[in-house]
Order: sequence, then structure tokens, then C-alpha cells
Amino acid sequence: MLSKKCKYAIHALVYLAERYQQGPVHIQDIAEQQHIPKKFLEAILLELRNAKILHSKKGKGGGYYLYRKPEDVNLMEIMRLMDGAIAMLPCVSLNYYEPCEECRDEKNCGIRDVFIGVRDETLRILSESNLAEILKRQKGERRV
Amino acid sequence: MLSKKCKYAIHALVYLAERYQQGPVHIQDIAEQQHIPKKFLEAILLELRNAKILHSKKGKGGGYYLYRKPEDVNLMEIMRLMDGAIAMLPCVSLNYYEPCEECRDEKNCGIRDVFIGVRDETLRILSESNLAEILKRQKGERRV
DNA sequence: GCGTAGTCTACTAATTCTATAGACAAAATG
DNA sequence: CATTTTGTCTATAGAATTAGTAGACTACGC
Repeated sequence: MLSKKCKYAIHALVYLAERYQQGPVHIQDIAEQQHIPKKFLEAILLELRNAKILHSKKGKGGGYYLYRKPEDVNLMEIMRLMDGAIAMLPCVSLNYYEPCEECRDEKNCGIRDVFIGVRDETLRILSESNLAEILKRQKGERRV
Repeated sequence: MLSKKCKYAIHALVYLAERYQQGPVHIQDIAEQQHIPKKFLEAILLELRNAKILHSKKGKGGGYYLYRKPEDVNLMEIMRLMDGAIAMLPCVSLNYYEPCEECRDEKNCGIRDVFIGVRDETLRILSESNLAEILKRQKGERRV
């Protein structure tokens, strides 16, 4: 399961993607519209900013805005930033690899094989899913 | 990430699958060979027994043994038992569905679509991965 | 300089996960 | 039928992680 932090991040980013190139958006605005605790959201946006996904502007008329094009921000990256490993076992994680304590022979572990398969399929889908794609699928919906 | 509980369960089941139809195996034996805290393992095996995956025999010469054929126990079922939902969002879970608080229009949610895709691929792989398959892939390995 | 809005550090609270203790129940054996 | 072996079950403790809050600080615009 995704953490709330990660869900909040995705919702905030989709919200900002809808307003791409329309100037900075207040934290307050995002927090209210997406029902995210403001202080928690601050921390999340800061992290996304440090990852060069968002930019910010201080002072009056300031706020956050998408730095990259919506099609250049995918869920794989967001999830890794927020929750860490995407894989279901540490021993199959590409970015957060750790050997399994219990396994002696990783190369021949039948369990590991399964989760390598799951990981590959998951990463394939998540890396194809960028903000532009998500917006496109938001069919007739008129989000507030 | 899988919980330790779930990993322990999988390892214990693979261990028992290797000894299918060879009589009951002590908790103690499984715990030692697979490096699982005995008391924790007890609780896990009990749950697997209540789910009709294992049977047990009390008294001297007792222990646990696989009740079903190894090919009839897959990782999807084990993971649901141990960790609950497999999906990454409650609103796409088949067995543990809950609406997303933030979503107003589930039908048109672009985020949801992505995770339905991830869920389907994950379930496909996990449901194909039964204990017999896992043993088969345990290539030359000689597990103690 | 004043108000607005993001930055950063440090906590606290809540929840979930991991592990353990100990009393109890059933089966096998002599 | 008493003893030993091994699983059953409830309750709880400890650890780790996640979620959320507080408040002082910095930069910007007017």
C-alpha cells in the first residue's frame, strides 16, 4: 500500500499539472482543494522541490509550480521519492537493494524469481504513467 | 514491501512443500532451519492452519504438514492472508476495497486506472506462482 | 518596513509490526 | 492414567514507522 504521504504527493502533482504554466499555486490552495493537512503538505512539496520536480516562489503571489513538463514526471519516480523501494522484497529492489537475511543462495531462490517478475511489470506500468497520461485519462471529469 | 510475517510464512510453506507427504514437521525444526523466531512462527502456522492450507498433529511425533497439494497453494493467497490487500490503493483492492477519501469521482480517476493495471499484472503473476512452481525454480539448490 | 508565503528543525501522537510469555489442550506411550 | 511431547490461544510488551503539528526563520514584493 502507498503511504498517505505518497498519495498526497500524487494528488498534489496532478493538481499542479492541471495548472501547468499558469503561475505559482499556494500551498494553502492545494491543501484545501485536495484535503491534505497543510503542514504535512509543506514537507512533501519541499521534498519534490529538492528533487527538481517542482519549483517555488516566495513572497506575495508565490507558491509552487511544476518545473518539468507533465509528461516528464512519472509515478515510478514519485513513489521512490516518497516511499522508497517499489519492489516487494529488498533483494529484488533496483534502487534500495539489500540481501534477504533468510536466503543463502540468492541466484537460485524460487521466491525471488517471482518477485523479480512482479517488480518488472510494476515498474513498466509506473514508468509509463506520467502526469500527462493521468490527466488524459481523467475523462469528462471536471476537478475543482 | 512484504512484512516479515509474510516472508516467514512463504519460507515455511516452501520448506513444508519440500517435505510434502513425509509426515508432520516440528515448529521447532522449521524455526531453526529457516531462522524464524519460534513463537512468531507458531502464530503464523496457526493462521495457515485455520485457512486450511496446513494441518497439524499434536503430541509426540506431531507437527505441521501441507494439507493441499503444493500446486494448489499460491502466493496470492498467502500474501492476502498475511498482509491483507495486495493492491497499492484501497480503492482498487478486490478483497479489501475501501473508497479513497480524496477521490470524488472514482470512475474517472486517472490515478486509479494506473493502479488497476498494476494490480492486475501483480495478481496474474502471484496467482500463477504456487509452491510447486517455486520448488521447480529452486534450480540446483540443495536447501537444508 | 510590512505582510505574504515558502524553508527548516524538532517534536509528538498514532498506528502497525515484531516478538514474547505463559496457561491450556490434545495426543502418544508405557 | 500419569507423563511427556507438541500444538493452541490470549494477552501484552517493545520497536519501528508513519502521520501530523509547532514555531522560528528567510526571502520576496509592494
